[in-house]
Parts: sequence; C-alpha cells; structure tokens
Amino acid sequence: MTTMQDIADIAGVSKASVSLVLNGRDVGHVKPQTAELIRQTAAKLGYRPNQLARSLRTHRTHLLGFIGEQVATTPYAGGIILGAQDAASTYGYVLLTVSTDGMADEEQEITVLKRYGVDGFLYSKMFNRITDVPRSLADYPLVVVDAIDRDKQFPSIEPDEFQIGYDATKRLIDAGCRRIAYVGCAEPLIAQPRRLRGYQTALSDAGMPIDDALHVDVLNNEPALQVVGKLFDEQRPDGFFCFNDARAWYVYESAARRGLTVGRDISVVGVDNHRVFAETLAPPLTTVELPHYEMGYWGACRLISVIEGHDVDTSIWPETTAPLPPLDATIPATVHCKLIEKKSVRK
Amino acid sequence: MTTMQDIADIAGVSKASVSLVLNGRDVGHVKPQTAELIRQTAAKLGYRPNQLARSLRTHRTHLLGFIGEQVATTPYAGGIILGAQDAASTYGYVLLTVSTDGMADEEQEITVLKRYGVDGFLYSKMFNRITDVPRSLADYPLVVVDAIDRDKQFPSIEPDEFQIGYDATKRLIDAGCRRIAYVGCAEPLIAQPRRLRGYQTALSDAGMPIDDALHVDVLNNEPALQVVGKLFDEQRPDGFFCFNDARAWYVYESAARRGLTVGRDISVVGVDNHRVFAETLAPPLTTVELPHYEMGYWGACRLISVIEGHDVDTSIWPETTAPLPPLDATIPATVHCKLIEKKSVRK
DNA sequence: GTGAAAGCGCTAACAG
DNA sequence: CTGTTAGCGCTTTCAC
Repeated sequence: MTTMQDIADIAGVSKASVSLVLNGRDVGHVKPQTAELIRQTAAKLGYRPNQLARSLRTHRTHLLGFIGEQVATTPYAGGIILGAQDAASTYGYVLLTVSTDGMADEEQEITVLKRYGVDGFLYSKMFNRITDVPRSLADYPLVVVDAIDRDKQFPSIEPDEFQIGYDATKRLIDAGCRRIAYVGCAEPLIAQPRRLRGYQTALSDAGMPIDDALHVDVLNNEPALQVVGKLFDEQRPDGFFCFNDARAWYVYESAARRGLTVGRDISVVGVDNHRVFAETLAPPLTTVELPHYEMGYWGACRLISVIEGHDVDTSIWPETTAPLPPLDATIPATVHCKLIEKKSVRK
Repeated sequence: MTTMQDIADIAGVSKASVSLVLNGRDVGHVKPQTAELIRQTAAKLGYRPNQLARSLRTHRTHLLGFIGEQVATTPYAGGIILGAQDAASTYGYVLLTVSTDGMADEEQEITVLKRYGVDGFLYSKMFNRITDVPRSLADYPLVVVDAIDRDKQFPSIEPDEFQIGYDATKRLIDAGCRRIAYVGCAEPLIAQPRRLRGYQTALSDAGMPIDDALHVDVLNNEPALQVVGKLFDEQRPDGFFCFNDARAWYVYESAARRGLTVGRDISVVGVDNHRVFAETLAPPLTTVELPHYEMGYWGACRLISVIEGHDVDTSIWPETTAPLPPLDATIPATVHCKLIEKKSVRK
C-alpha cells in the first residue's frame, strides 16, 4: 500500500507538498512543476488515500449514517436507500446503513454509527408521519426522510401530499368521472388533510362541487367495508381516490360485490404505500407512486449541504476528476409523485 | 470527547493499561484492582472508543462492504441487507452499503469502500446465478450471496434449489394432485436443473411416475403462453410447479381461458422471485419464498468467520457485555425456503 | 504489573 | 514555495 510518504520519497519532496497537491490545494503553494511531478508519481504508484487516517486528522469521515425501518418487508426502504446512496456517491460520501426493524435497541445502533464518526444522519421512516428523533442524535447534522420531526428541529423531506390528492383527482376528472369519492384514512396521519385539500382543490379548479357525502375516512378493519359499501349504495360515485392500497381494496371488494367492474363502471386511483393492494388484487390500481428514491436523494443532498455549510467538498481524489454538481439552496422540501397508469381508469 | 489519555490521567495510570483493560486483555497483565478503577473511570466519563483511531492502528475496521443490486425495485435486496446487518451487528460489524443499480461504474464504488478499509465484501445478486466477481475484489475476504462465483474462488450462499423443487412438488402431491407439471425456465439458470431434480425426486419418493411430457421450459415471452396452453390441452395436469411468478402467470392465464379455477380445478405452487405475479394476479400464489434474509445473515456470518479466522473478536466495548454467540463451522452454504400457503392449492 | 515510546497515514501550523 | 514538526486516538512492543 502506497502512502504519501512513499510518494514524497520517490518524488523527492515532502509529505506536506504531496498532501497539498493531492487535495487540490496546491495552487499558490506548490510550484506547478513539482505539483505535476507529485501527481504523476502518485498515479504511477497507484496511490489510494487512506480515508481512516484522513478522518482521524480532520474529524470528517464522509460517512452518512442511514437509519431505516422496514428494510426487508417493503421495496420502499430500498428506494430511499438507493436515492440516498446516489446522492452520497455523487458528493463523495458513503452510507453506513442500519435498520431498526427487529432491533430492540435503536440506541445501540446509533452508538455504533457514532463510533465510526459519521458526519451526519439520515433518519428515515416508511410513511409520512410525525416522529420523535432520538435525543442522542440532537448534536449531529440530521435530515428526516419521509416523516417530520415533532419538534421541527431538523429539516425533513416528505412527499408532496397535496399534489398527490390533486393529481389523482385530476386524473379521475379527466377520465370523465362526475361523482368522485375520497376514501381516506381515519388515523391521524399527516397525509390525510393534505391529500384531502388536494382533492378538493382539484374539484374546485374543475368547477365541480365539493360534496361531503362523498368523503369517508375509514380505519383498516371490518366496518370499513360497510362504510365504503354504504358510500357505493347511497352516493353511487363513479370515481374513487383511495388514500392507500388498503383503502383501495375496500373499493374493489365493494365494486365486485355489486357487479361493478373497475376500469369500466367505476374508476379508481390510489396511493400505493402499503403494498397490500398490489399483492391482493387484479387489475392493478392506477397508482400515485410515492417518491421514495427522490426523498432519499434530496434528503442526502440536504444533509450534505448542512454538513458542508452549503459548500461542496471537491477534494475527492483521484477518481473524481469531473467537478461536482453545485449543491445549493434549491433542494426541495417536498417531492412530487409520479402517476402510474394501469387499467383501473376509463380512457 | 473522552479519550484513553483522559482516563489514564484521571485514574493515574498509563494509556497502555487503559487500552488493555478496555479491550478485555487485562487478566494477567493489569492488577484487578487497577483494572476496576479504570473501568469505573471510563464509565463515569462516558468513554466511547474512537473506531477510526483503532482501525488506523490495527488495520481492522469492522466494516463490511455490501455490494448489492436492484435495491430499489424489489424487496429482496432489503431482505438480504437486513439479514446481513443483523449478523454484522451481532458480531460487532457495520455494513457499508452500495448498490450498483444505476451505476455505470461498480469499480468506483469498490474503490470508495476500499478507501474506508472494509474488512471484507458481501457481493450480492438478486437471483441465483453464476457471476463474475470483480477482480479488484480478489485480495479481500469475500462471500457471494444469492449467486455463485464462476471461478469458485469465493464461498457463496444460495437457496437450496433442490429443496424448493422438492417441497413445492410434495405440497402438490399432498393436495391430491396426480399429474403434476413442471413449468420451468428455458434460460440457463443454476436453479433450473436443481429444482427439476427436486421435483423428480419428490415424485419418485411418492411412487409417482416421471413423465417428460409434463415438463416444459419456457422463456418469458408470447410463445410461452402457447406452450403452456398446449400442456393444458394435451396433458391435462392437475398440479403445477412454476419456476417463478412469470411462469405462474402463464398457468393462471391458460387456466382462466379454459374456465378452470386455480385452487379448485387445478393447484399451483410457484417460486416468488420476480414480483411479477404478486402485482398481476389474484388469488396469490402458494409460494416457495426465497430465503433472502437468511442468505444475508449467513453470508455475513461466513464473511466474518473468514475475516476473523473462525475466531470472533470479543473486544467490543463497552456496549456489548454479553458474550458473543459462537461463530463456527456450522454456517450453511445453502438455505432452506419457506412455503407460504395461499389459496391456490386445494386442501 | 505498569509505563514510556513508537508509530498507523494523514493534515495543518509554522518555519525557512 | 517547500520542508519540518506536531499531533488525531489508539495499539503494541519493550523496558523497568
């Protein structure tokens, strides 16, 4: 393994010069000629910087602690991880991943990550909710992903819930639906009121009335099916926005029991975030897909920008020669969602 | 941040003694009395070892490089990651995760991981195949997960493909099926011949004939549906083992076109590894679930055992007080699969 | 038993 | 401009 000392010896210069040159801080300090010599020697010897030694000195590791959940049971955590990793990789960071799935002790995992000197944390949940960030994380740069911090102490990144409601409803309107129901969630989720407002705004924008009778919020249980059934019988909606796939299931089931065909007699758009639907029903739902990858990506960007004080470190040597993309204040706090067309909406 | 020097100063001993004690190598070197004093001082000061400094000295980081793929699109990578992390965590390691999904440059990611001094690599694929391990990894401890190394140079861990074929076929036999078809994969996959042998062995064990006419291998394309249709018409099977969910789809579709109901007229068991099925069909398949978590878990165990020469490092201080579980040669090379019962098999 | 001292590979002051 | 020096926090001989 070649060290800076080796390079210094062979090039006949000092470690210090080598360090300066290889970290791109040579201009005005090291003669271009010697700098070039150093660079060539480094390349010839196949020098690879020892990140450990560097970190020990600088107190910066370029390590991001990623704390996730439900990593094994949904593909969503994977999406977030991948997005975060792409961003991290772009800016010269790496993810130290831990999952709190089976873990009794989140704190233990946090302690371990701290031991490795992570520069900051990505604290990620699998659906948008208000969460308590462990106090042990308070001193670190941290970004909450797919959730928000109860104390609003840390920046967070969430899906654009309003837009979800708006887009889905718009799609139903475009499909020709005249009586569009909102099948929501009776639990106190962040997303619920926001999606509802999106739904209502889409209706208003289209000059359609907002009829409270078309709005039901249900839990994930037996009575839910009756409530939705009643909605079918009393209101006869021709379009449904479903808060998630569990809610979509009630709509599909109710439709089936009434001899109605989804995609012909009624149209359904739902948000796919619990994977129940995809595994249970056919044909698949027209879906508003939650932007997990994007949240991971922008979450990591924001974290890095916090860590670096909005100044990207360009001293990643020698693999990265291209300048890093600028990382500035244009990082979004909410992310739009894609609408995935399937067969459940009339053309 | 408390360092060993701080402890030494306060306890009135030397750094060396502190190091010995806190790493559990004090017996016979440090007087029990001073050892106790050191431990108490450390606890009082809330000492946390600096893993970076330790690693710089020892050339051991307790970092495992995890190289995965399809992290964002399937829940399977997540399963492997979680399993690997659980094992890692148990033995005092952490996962440094990178995914090669969108990556043009796997090598770049590898270089980065090396810079952090990972002790070894988990090289993971998302379905069992023969893979080339990047040459740049050759000098490191490495375990291939859910694949095998073409050069058989590295240990690997795979699903027990024979058992998959055997269990699935056994299930169909138990369900009363008399003519069980094998709908396989015409691509050259490792799993194909092994599952086929499992299928054949299960039939033999049950005293049933092996009829080649009941065995078709298809690609994932249009003709496949015709081949399976022909199988239905000419052989009239009453049970189907499907290589994966894509193959299961051909069976479901063919059945539907002939007015046959899965779970009543015919029974179907399949291996769920491409998620196509789950998103496309109802009712869900009776499934042989691939043991992703387990492969991750045992893969990490094997890697750690290679790294440590079958001797687990117990110097994880101070959080881990309980002795680590023994890590020995009982690590499996193949992992059994769970059979998940759904509605597609007659009782 | 215990402590002093020499580094691991790198960065950052400070001389020259 | 360039080299010397002093560590970052820890482990590990090797004297005492």
